[in-house]
Amino acid sequence: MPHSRKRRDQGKHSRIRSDHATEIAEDYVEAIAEVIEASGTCRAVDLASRFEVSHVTVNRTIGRLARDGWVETEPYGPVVLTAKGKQLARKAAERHAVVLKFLMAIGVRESVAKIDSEGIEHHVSPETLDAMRAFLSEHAD
Amino acid sequence: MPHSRKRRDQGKHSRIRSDHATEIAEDYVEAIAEVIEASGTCRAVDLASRFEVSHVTVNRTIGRLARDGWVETEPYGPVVLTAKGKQLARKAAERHAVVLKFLMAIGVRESVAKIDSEGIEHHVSPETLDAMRAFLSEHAD
DNA sequence: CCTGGATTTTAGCCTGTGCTAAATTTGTGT
DNA sequence: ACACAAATTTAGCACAGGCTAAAATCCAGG
Repeated sequence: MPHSRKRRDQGKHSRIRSDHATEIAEDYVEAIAEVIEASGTCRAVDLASRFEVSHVTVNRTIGRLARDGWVETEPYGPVVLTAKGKQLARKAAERHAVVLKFLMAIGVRESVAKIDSEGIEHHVSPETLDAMRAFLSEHAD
Repeated sequence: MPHSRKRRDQGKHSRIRSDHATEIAEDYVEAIAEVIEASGTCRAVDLASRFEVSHVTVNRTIGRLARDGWVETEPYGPVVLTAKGKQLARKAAERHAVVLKFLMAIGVRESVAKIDSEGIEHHVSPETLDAMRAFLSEHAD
């Protein structure tokens, strides 16, 4: 989508496009980490039901994530996170948690805050995240 | 992207997909309204430079917006908003303004808040927007 | 009026992200 | 050991949204 901030890349794919790819990567690695945490391994079907998309779509997305170095997988095998993938998952989960807590702190109901935080988290810069953290520690009553 | 909330549509395009289309519609109608406000009319090139995408891409996006009833345009003519488009533009601009002011109110620098608010605005539910408004009126010092 | 620059349209290409249907593989239970 | 169910892969389709290059159109200045 537009709202690009960064200038247009010389090559094939603009920054805009790869912004979006990063969002998907974050959503997936975060989910993968949670599924592994909860059940030991993560299979494509787990992600398909989580995201409510077809397992075929998940399969191809996982292929792209593997291509980009976020996950590793073998044919018919489960999905595991690379070191880089684990790091992104941690970062995404932490940011997600801060945004969720922050929204609730300003009075948004949990059910709504959960939904909104999922959309918002990808667009929160480090500086804004710090501002949210600061707010939370000030209002830690 | 995933994080869909709504269930998978039976038909061709999932809700996920149309979420994304709505974001683009919001970005475009908001920009179109601003350009018209500033210079009287809005042409494809104006949007191309604003979004830093090619004019060809803008052209086709405008076609989709026209198809969906947000704008009207004639061959080689400028882009105008429909009533529905104007309404969306107003709503988007107002929401954008609230998010921007809110981020600055919690201590984010304006330059950063401008960028983040553009990404965040599309994911702010009415309830969260109300919470932001409430915060702003409380801290109106 | 007519030519040249700006703009828009057309044609054609690519990747991403959604789907269904069908083929393949895996692994479990009797 | 084998058959069956579950899972994955393959094949094939659609549309959105990026791009460039080239054709068409529009409009102003000379």
